Amino acid sequence: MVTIKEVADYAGVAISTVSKVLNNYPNVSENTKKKVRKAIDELHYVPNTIAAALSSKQFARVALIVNLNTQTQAIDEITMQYLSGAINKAMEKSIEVVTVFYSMLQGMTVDEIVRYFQSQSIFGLVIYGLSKDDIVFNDLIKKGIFKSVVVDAPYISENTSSVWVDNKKAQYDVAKRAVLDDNCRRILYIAGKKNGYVTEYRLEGIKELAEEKDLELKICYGEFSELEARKIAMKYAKDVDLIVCASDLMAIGAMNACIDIDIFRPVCGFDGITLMGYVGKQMLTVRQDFYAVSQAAVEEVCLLLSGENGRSRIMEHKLVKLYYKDIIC
Amino acid sequence: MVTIKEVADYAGVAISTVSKVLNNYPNVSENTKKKVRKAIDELHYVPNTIAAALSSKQFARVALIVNLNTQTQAIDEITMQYLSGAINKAMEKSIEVVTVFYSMLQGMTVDEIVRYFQSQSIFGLVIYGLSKDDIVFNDLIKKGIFKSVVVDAPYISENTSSVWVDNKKAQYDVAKRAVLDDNCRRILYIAGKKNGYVTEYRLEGIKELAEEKDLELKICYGEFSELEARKIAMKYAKDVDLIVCASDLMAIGAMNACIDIDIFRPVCGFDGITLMGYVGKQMLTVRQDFYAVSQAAVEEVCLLLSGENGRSRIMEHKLVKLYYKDIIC
DNA sequence: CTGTTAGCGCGTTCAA
DNA sequence: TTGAACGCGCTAACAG
Repeated sequence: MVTIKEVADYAGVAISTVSKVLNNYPNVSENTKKKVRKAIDELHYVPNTIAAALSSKQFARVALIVNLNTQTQAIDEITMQYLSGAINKAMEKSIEVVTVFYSMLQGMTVDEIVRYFQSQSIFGLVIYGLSKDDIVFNDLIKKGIFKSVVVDAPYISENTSSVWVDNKKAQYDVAKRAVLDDNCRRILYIAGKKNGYVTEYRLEGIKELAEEKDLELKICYGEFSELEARKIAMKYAKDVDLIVCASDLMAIGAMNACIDIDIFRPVCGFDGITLMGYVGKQMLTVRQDFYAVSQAAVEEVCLLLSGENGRSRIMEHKLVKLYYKDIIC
Repeated sequence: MVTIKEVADYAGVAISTVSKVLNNYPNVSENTKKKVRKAIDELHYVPNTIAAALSSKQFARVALIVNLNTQTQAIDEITMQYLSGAINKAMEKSIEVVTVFYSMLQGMTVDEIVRYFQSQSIFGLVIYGLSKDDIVFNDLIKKGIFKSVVVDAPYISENTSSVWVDNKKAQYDVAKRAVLDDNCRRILYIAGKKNGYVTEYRLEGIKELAEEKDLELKICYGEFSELEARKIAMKYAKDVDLIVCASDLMAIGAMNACIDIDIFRPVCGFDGITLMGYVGKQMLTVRQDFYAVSQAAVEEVCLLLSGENGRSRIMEHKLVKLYYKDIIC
């Protein structure tokens, strides 16, 4: 690996001069700039990220904290979209990201996590799929040691930003569409995890619709589990005209339950995962753009890290607009 | 962030002494060890990876090079399994991995890729889903600049190792089972990508079976595409007793084709992805353990990097044994 | 067994 | 406008 020193020697200048043209400092004559660039080019010089990091304390990496859903691997698609959005954006911004699974951090205290991250020069966090129950992580975020961006959860402060789709509106819209399509009146709503953030917003959406249209609303918590949703549907499907679920997977479970007990009820999902295309049933769903959300999150964390989040940005939710299409499977 | 110097001062020893106990060097008295550990503990000291890396040129990161299959997101599951296996193993071995998508490297020359990796202190590669067509990467591996481990492709040299499941045997076994189950004689085999490595091995497996049982074998290349497999099945399904596919996705395509043209043929897949559980059809398939394979791959790359691959290891394929179960969906 | 010293590759003053 | 010199936090000889 060719070092900055070799470049300097080759170009006949000092190391610091090379460094300056590398980092676009002012006060370098065009002439020497040219010389240095030529040397860099001919020597195929590539600056050593590690060394640069050590020297200028500017360096910061961000951890992408995701869930590895071992039970319901259908969710892999979402995580994968998140990861690829983030990683690609990171490359574009030339910052470093490391992906971390919640499971890797399980059992650690907040302090231990802090130290673990710091030792890795991780100063920024993008947190996906956080739930209210996750005390350690909620503490971690609140501590403000790291610049964190939380996806789909409401955290805003000097060190924290939040990127989300408008879950309430999305749930409202898709359910409304379903209600109108079939002229339904009694709805079974299978919500997500009891203490999830998105769960709450989506719930608000369906409630608003119910109120507005004067619908009868039965609410159950399906914990985002296909099986749970199935059980719930088994029990209540016959008493309603429409089943609205807070996730596609639950929608599939509910739909299968209906088939089993041999009744037909329109079912409506949420997320728009590819799996929906394979179950051979017609279902309305909200297609989310996880990739774009994740890109926005990384963009946010960059902002936070660069310290450009002056007072002006505080309390200003970063709202990524919802991208969705109705899809019919 | 507390530094090694502070620890040294606090413990009343020299910096190098702290470093020694940190890295488990011999020749440090139990007494001073204790003092140092105490200091480390009380100061919450965490060594700075970056600095350690720069200093000891020992440091090496490994890139996990994966495919982001934008068309067939069902494949995300496989990639995700690969990633999680690798990342978890990496944590266990406390080495650093960075995930890289092929798409990020597209259009780069071998040289550019080399420099890109080197600038990031990446000296090890784990390459997933490589195909023969991928000239740049095949060149990259052959150059031997990086220690690489290739999953499911035959590369063995001083700097390269390969981790794979026995695709031939797996294909043979599952097809044999299918043949016996229904007493079939004429087989349509829908193979994978024409220049894929696994494609070839699986093909060998089915050919061996055909020869052994004196079966009639029609071979087509489905390019691992559901649609392609569907087309092929449309055309040839009626002339055979059994359809064997080199991937689950293709099996689903083939199965759907049969349904469309209203004939029944047993279909047999490969991979054992979760999606198979959602299509509501009975299918035999080989369940692979991508997680374990990936763990083994990282283990291998560690070996290569640590230079313990003396001559003795050359030409010794690392064969991860096949884990599979017949699953009926 | 312990401490001193010299780098690792680079960013960044501060003189010149 | 340039370059010498110092330091980032740590490892690795080498002396003592």
